[in-house]
Amino acid sequence: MTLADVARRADVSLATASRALNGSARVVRADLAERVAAAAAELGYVPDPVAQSLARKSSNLVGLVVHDIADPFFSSIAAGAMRVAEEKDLVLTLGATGRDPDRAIALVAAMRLQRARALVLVGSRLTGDDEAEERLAEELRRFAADGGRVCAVRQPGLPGDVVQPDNRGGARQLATALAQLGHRRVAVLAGPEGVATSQERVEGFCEGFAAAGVDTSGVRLLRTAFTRDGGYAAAAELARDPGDVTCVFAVSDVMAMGTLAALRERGVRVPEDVSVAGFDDIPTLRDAVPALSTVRLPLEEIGELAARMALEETPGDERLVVVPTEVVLRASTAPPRG
Amino acid sequence: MTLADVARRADVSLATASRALNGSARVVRADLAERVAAAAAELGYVPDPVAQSLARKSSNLVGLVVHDIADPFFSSIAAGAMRVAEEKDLVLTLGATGRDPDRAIALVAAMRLQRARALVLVGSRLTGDDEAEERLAEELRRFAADGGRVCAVRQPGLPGDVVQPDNRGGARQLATALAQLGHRRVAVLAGPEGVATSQERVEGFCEGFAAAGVDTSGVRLLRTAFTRDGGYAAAAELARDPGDVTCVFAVSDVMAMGTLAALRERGVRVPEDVSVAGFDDIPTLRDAVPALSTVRLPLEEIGELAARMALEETPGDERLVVVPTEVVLRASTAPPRG
DNA sequence: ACGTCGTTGGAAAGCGTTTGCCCGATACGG
DNA sequence: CCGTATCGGGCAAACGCTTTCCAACGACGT
Repeated sequence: MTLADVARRADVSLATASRALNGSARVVRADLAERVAAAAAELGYVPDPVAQSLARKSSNLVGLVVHDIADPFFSSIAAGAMRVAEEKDLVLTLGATGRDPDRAIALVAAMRLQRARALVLVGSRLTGDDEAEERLAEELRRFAADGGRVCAVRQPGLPGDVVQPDNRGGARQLATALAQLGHRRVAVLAGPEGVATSQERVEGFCEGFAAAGVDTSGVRLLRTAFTRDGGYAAAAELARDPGDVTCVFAVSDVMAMGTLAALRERGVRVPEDVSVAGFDDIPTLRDAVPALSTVRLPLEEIGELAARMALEETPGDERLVVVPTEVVLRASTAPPRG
Repeated sequence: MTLADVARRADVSLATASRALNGSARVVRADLAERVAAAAAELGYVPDPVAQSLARKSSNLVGLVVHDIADPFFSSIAAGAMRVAEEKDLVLTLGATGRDPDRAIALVAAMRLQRARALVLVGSRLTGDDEAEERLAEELRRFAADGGRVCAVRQPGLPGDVVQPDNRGGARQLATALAQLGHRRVAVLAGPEGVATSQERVEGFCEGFAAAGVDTSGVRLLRTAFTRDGGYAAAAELARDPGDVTCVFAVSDVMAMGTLAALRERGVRVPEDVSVAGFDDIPTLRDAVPALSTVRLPLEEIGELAARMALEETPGDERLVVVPTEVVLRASTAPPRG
């Protein structure tokens, strides 16, 4: 079952057997190659990936680093990435950071030691922590120096390719659509200050309002956790003092779910009393009631694209692909009453 | 950065350095051990996991095989498994079968070649395909023969430990609760014939009804795909000819979501016109409207438990842990009307 | 004082590949 | 007909670690 067995059986040297089987630069005479192939087939030879990893300096692993795999946002992306890994006969390794930059760095380091061939890094950067960001960049450079390729699904700024969901643009379009419906005073439920994705969506939203000629003093910003419970809490607080808000924009679908729950519990009707919109268009949440207006992000495709970019033998420099978004208005939004 | 550097610096042999650093059976004199530790620290030495894998015949990888990582059922379990992998400084590799037994076999084989230390296999078996099941068992035996440990989250019958959600018991309890509410005629939306998990839940449900003294001829079985769309389609069909059904039991939460959607579109009110119950208690779906009555499965804990069992140095034979379930009645169920 | 045994360091043989290098053979130009 | 490329096979040296085996040494019993 080792290459030596195959070589012996085909009556060639180890070197020839190796070259015949993995088609190196060196050409092997046809008859020998055939003998080797036959021997390998008869013996049911399968190369040992660990030994190969050691000898070449690269493995058949591709790393995927996410914040939280139980979050449908990340698991959808993971599903896309996994498809291409399997298609290319690579093994996907998964790491979860729990939004801790240090964990991310440790995971990248681990992947480098495993000689992973490529790395897909998913998840918003924390803008506050420039020092950690620099350490992460440093670790990624090390990874790249060892021959690994990197693609991040997040904001640009790190070494490697980037797939960037058009958070800003999507939020801008959403704001436009909402303004068109007649909304002027909206509460934006954002994540914590440092979460770049949240920040972009907030800014895009304001831009969209401004572009639509709406006074952005009408947007009321509430910061909370970037989770379902965060959305719930913020909405609960908002309900206590709603002011003249006619619409709530939660910067992610999971937050929007919390928002809907909180409003429902308090007897606030959506969309009659207030409209609600989210962001991401998580597939699992498509059956929410009322159906959530949101900005669609093709998550699986994003994962697929990122994996492909990370695995592509790139000739030149770092690429940036902005993934377009699409606003989908469903039942959770309506013109403000009155 | 190699062990040789450390050995040289500590002025000991390679063997001693290795023994000092990973505490083998052989004892290293204290002063030497200290010198090695110091040298390693000064040099920032980190062992090469690939070389270690080759030399020992076991790696720091632990494999996780699921049907579909985008499905919250599996991603929740994955999250639990990942926690313990990280806790033990192991790298988790992820594979998706897409419910194809051959893919599962191929993934196990791949994990064996990677010398994965343990394997967690999640997902219902296909009862129809005994031949594929036997091939999978064979592959698992090979895996175990190479020193890998296996824990399956599924029906018993495969080599290795088993964590088995109490599908039958949970469904039985659910049936009891539903019967107590007054339901006598219920439609059970099941997965395809061969899916064991679905089958168990169906059978448990019938048992529960019988135990409650309800005539099980009152349960109407509809087979469909084990997905959200399957639940939707089956519910649509049911709505066309509802008979005197007062309650629908969809054998999984995602199917129940499809069911709710189909009923809603047709103006059937839940729970006023008909009650709906699911199974799993997927966290992401907790905000469904109406809140779904279901059978709670502690998914993350299951993943954690399975990973722990797979990683434990087991003294004896194969263990079977049945994970208890708990029925939670929420807003989607009510007594049948009049 | 001598044999025996337990302890511990070190040399070296793996683990299963890939690949640099040498060398013979064949082809080709002069 | 000889010299020089060119092609392609094989030997052996990596890759970075673990572990077996041997030898040295001190302790201990008699």
